Amino acid sequence: MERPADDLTARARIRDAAIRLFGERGIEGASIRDIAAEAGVSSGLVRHHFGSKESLREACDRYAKERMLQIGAELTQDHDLTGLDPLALHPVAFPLQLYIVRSMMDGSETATALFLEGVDAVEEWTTSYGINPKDRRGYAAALAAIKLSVFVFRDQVSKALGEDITTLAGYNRIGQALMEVFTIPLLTQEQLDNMRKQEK
Amino acid sequence: MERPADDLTARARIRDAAIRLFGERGIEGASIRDIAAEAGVSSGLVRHHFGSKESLREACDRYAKERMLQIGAELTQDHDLTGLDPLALHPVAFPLQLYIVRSMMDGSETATALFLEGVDAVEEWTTSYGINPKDRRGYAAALAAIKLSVFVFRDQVSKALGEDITTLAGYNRIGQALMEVFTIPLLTQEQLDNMRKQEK
DNA sequence: GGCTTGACTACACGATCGTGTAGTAGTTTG
DNA sequence: CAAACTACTACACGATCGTGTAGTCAAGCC
Repeated sequence: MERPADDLTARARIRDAAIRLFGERGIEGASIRDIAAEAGVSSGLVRHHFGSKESLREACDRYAKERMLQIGAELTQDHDLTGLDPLALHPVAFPLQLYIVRSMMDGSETATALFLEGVDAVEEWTTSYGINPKDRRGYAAALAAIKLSVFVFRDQVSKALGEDITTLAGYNRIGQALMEVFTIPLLTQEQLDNMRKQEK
Repeated sequence: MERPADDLTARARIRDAAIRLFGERGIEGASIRDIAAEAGVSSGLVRHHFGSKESLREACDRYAKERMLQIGAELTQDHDLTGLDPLALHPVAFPLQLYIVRSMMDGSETATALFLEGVDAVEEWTTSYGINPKDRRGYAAALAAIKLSVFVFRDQVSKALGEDITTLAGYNRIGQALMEVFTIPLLTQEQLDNMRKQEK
């Protein structure tokens, strides 16, 4: 259950506000004062608890990563990794995911580490599922990037579909479409081998 | 052939510098003064030519879109749309692509329009290639997002592979891996139908 | 010749940024 | 009870932001 904002400590409210605003506007786009106002505290308190903007960002990185793994662990029951991550629509995970992607694009090491762990997970999954690509690591990296792509371009995809994909209906639709991408082979193995030869 | 920076008009140099810095640091992260310095002119000249930062951004949007379509048209000869866009490695297109993705994430309408045109192109391509997904539009939107995903997460993918994918060798590797994603069916049509039923 | 026009620079403006300092209220500790 | 500590606010700082103003300089036109 989600607790109302009043039940959280000021420190937690600042951190949550920072993750939300950083995720929505980017790191440069969200000021300490914006974050303080969003959390309902003075800007000085942000500094008191986190020291500097960069430290606040690192704290957000750590928390987002930890919380994300935690939520992910809670719903691994029917996690088959082929399609969209069900995490993406989770009401708590959504702003976290948004923040992490922004943080990745700004070159955060913690966020990048989370991506690498995702690649590891996909790699293990291919083995246990008996999928044997020529380049297992490359395959896993491509799949990991693909899993994030629909989330990153959710506004653009929503516009293309005329349907908000952050709602359950829209999410199911793009999820199904993504499944089809993984179902319909666009190339035969033979074609792929021919392309490989050409590049040699 | 690429002309040296001195041959370009100051206006063009400012625009190119803006696209480069906006793309690398984000819109908020690049100041007028940074852009002016990068272009080797005074900050006042940026204002003289473009009026305001927002206008400069719109000019960059228009130019990047136009130039991108132009470059794309030049190398459509072996354009099969299944894999990575060969545009991504083009020395001129690379900073443009970077800028457009940033601009998309900041909600630019011009950049989003470019995405929608990409979806249209993929949609037409599926028809002419005899690919008939249940949800053609959704399928095309997913493919369009996927095509951008490896580019967006190029730093993370490079790190996962231990190889820079913006070099020719690394690009070929991730390109091949992406091909494999489109070649190996992760689900059978039957499995997909079953999943569809479950969500009803 | 004078006069306009456009490219360009120098500089100052108010706002906002991250940060620093000082201080208050409440609780804990000895 | 006093001292110490913690959570918190108010306010001022220098820097940097986008923008505004005034002016220089060269080219083109009458």
